[in-house]
Amino acid sequence: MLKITRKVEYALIALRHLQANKEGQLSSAKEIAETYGIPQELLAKILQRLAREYIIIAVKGATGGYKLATDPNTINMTKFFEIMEGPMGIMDCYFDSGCDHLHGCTIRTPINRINDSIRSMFNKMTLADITY
Amino acid sequence: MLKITRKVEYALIALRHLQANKEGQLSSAKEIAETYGIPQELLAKILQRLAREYIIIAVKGATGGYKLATDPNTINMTKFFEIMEGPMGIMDCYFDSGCDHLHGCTIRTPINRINDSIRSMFNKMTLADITY
DNA sequence: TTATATACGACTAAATTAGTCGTAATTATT
DNA sequence: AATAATTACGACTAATTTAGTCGTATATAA
Repeated sequence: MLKITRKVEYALIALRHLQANKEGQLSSAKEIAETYGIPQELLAKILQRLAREYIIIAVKGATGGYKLATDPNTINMTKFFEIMEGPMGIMDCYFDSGCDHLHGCTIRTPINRINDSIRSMFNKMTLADITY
Repeated sequence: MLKITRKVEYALIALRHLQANKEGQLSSAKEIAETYGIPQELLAKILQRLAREYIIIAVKGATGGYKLATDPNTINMTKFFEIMEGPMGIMDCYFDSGCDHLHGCTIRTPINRINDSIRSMFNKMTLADITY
């Protein structure tokens, strides 16, 4: 549990890179991938997803690239993780979707308790807390 | 990230079951597995590990089984997770062991910051918080 | 027209997690 | 003494998830 995935790792690296850019300056997927030794195609897909979710803005065309869309302070980590990895958590514990331990699950409440703790912790953190 | 594994899930279910037992009463792996519909061999291995780490006590032989070794209040969740899944976390982020993003990892500190938050959260929780 | 971008879905490869099996040792019961 | 039920444990296979690649389309500056 609690292992960060590369998707998240690469996203954080890229976001931090974009933050370091001057207002309006673009960075391409290729540039970022090469800088940090990340597989370019993979990073590209991650950036595309961040763009779809309005975390960053994509500019198409030959001199295109990406830049931050919003102040990182406005994006909390729960949202960020959910964008990257879908509904979060310890969370979609096997009891929610299609649990077949019906006969006597004594653990649902406890697990939800863990979930709530983590969720509220990440809700209080913004991307800025992480990437600055 | 943050998905609980079945190992942990099964361990929590088993521990909760043992907690409900009267002082000194034993439950076998088979009994617990059947009660909750858990694969018996898998649960057996989990219980064996908990026994090795002195979370529970194993009694061998025909009428053997397991019982709690200690007050669940004395076992914090960090320790529990580490017993079940090894060194914890977001944690053994790819930067620790054999990181090859040497050229400009801008993310180590941020990730450690997440780690510390989670770790300290789980350090404050005991097994009893979860399983009661 | 060309080169360099983003966009996106389908596919393959690698790693992790889940589960099974075989075999040994222990002990209460008969 | 034999049997049945148990813990102990390592090796193995199967399933799932994560990581990474590839092909193709579209946009745009030069």
